[in-house]
Amino acid sequence: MANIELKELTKRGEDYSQWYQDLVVKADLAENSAVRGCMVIKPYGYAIWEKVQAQLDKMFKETGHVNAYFPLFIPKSFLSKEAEHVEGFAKECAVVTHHRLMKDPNGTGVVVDPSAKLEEELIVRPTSETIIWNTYRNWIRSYRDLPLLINQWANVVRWEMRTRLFLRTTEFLWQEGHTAHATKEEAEEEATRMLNVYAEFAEKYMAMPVVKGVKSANERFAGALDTFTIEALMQDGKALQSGTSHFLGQNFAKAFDVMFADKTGKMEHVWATSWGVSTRLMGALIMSHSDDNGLVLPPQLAPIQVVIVPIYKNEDQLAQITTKITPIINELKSLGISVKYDDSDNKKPGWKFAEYELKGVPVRLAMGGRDLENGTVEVVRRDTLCKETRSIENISQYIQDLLNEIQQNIYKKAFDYRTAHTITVDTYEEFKEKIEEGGFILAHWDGTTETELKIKEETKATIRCIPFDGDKTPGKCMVTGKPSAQRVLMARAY
RNA sequence: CGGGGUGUAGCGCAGCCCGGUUAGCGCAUCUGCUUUGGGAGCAGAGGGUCGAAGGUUCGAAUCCUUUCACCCCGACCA
Repeated sequence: MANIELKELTKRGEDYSQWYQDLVVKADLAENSAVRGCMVIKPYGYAIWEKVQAQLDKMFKETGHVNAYFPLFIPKSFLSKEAEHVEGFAKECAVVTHHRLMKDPNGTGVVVDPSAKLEEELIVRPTSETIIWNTYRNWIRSYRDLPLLINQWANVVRWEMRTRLFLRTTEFLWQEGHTAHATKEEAEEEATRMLNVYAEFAEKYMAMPVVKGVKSANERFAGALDTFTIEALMQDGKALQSGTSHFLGQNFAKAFDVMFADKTGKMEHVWATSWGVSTRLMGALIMSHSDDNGLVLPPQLAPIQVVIVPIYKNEDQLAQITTKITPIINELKSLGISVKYDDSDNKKPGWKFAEYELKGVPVRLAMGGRDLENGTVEVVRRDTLCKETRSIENISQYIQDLLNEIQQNIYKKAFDYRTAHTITVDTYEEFKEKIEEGGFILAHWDGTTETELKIKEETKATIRCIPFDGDKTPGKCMVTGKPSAQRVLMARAY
């Protein structure tokens, strides 16, 4: 049958990168747009993103944050106020130079009207620290105005050389938190708190284990004193930075002259953090769990948690099945489970089975003539593809439990994969050999940027982070033999 | 920015080297009948500025020139 090939995925083992791209497109998550490097997020993909947003937003609010919105455009002069910051982003900024088009005097199209040149160019935000800190200057007067805990959901633009759907696009969606504090300690606590929020979200909702840690100086955010990160391991053995939280010190307060009067009336610069996760999380989600049959979604983030497929020979039988299944649908919904009953008659059951597997729906129920006679339903779980036929007695409760089990199982699978692909090495020779196999490598490093760059140059591996948890035994750098305070996490990364 | 590739129906492609009826195939769509427990079958129908602009020619999807766009692999980055 020719159309079997229609949605056939490239196998992970054959070409992981191609598998990923196929999956994103065929599962209807996103597609490339007419604009270079920019994607269209399709309704199914966006529905997942909305679930990500909803949960994170809830967690931000529970930790005391409120949402606001700042402009898309940043005056060029703002960006240059913090030296390291502009250094870090200058090469990838989209710049608005004019505000009007006109009919092409020599042709049929439109051209930029040269008389509409802007006095000062506007930068399409690559991140909003500068415009936000320029605004905070007017909002902060006294210690009573602090802490200021604001988040925004927005799009940003970074003109990257090479893009990949969700993992790196020219425009992407994200949230960026920007907080202001009276003391260094408070700001550091905030940065850590938000990193923990990200880690909790990744592990509990995305079912994706992460390593929390601090970035090396070389990998730090432009303008930060410290960058904290959560690092995840994808199924091809590459690391993916999945969220970052920055302790910005007083850099931006000084650059934008944001001061407050403390309790004694003394003027001080405020302390800052910023933190963000992006639609890149979608890429992380896809690559953490999915298989050669398609997407595998954690129940917590699946737009459709249960799909029900009736198998019928005629209208009458469909009506009987619908009658039988309706109370179950209602029960599931009352348990807060999202259900889709697919009784469309233009696709056969087999087609639907394959389609919902491709889309990663965690649980599928099928009911046909046999089930009608026996009072049963077929239950298939997406993570293991195991099938069983069960009585419809208490089926709703069973499914609710099953969803929880799937959530835990895919976390465990990802966790076990990571454990199996995290190794410790002590010599640079061994490191060079093992890095070819992918995975996380824990090794000693002397703490210098020179050594880090040498490793990157020679092996394409980077220091993902200096982990917070785990073995803190000192040792000797695998490259230089100099003292090392603890092992660092290394990998090739996206 | 370097290397490679692709633009032909909604999607996926063939045709191009070697110019020549009305540009073809699969999927999808629409109609009808039969089907429905793992991507249905038969019959019929609709759907094209062949990426764009110039040129060569009696004649261009095909040859030449220019150009635009997108994708993939690197270097840079979340």
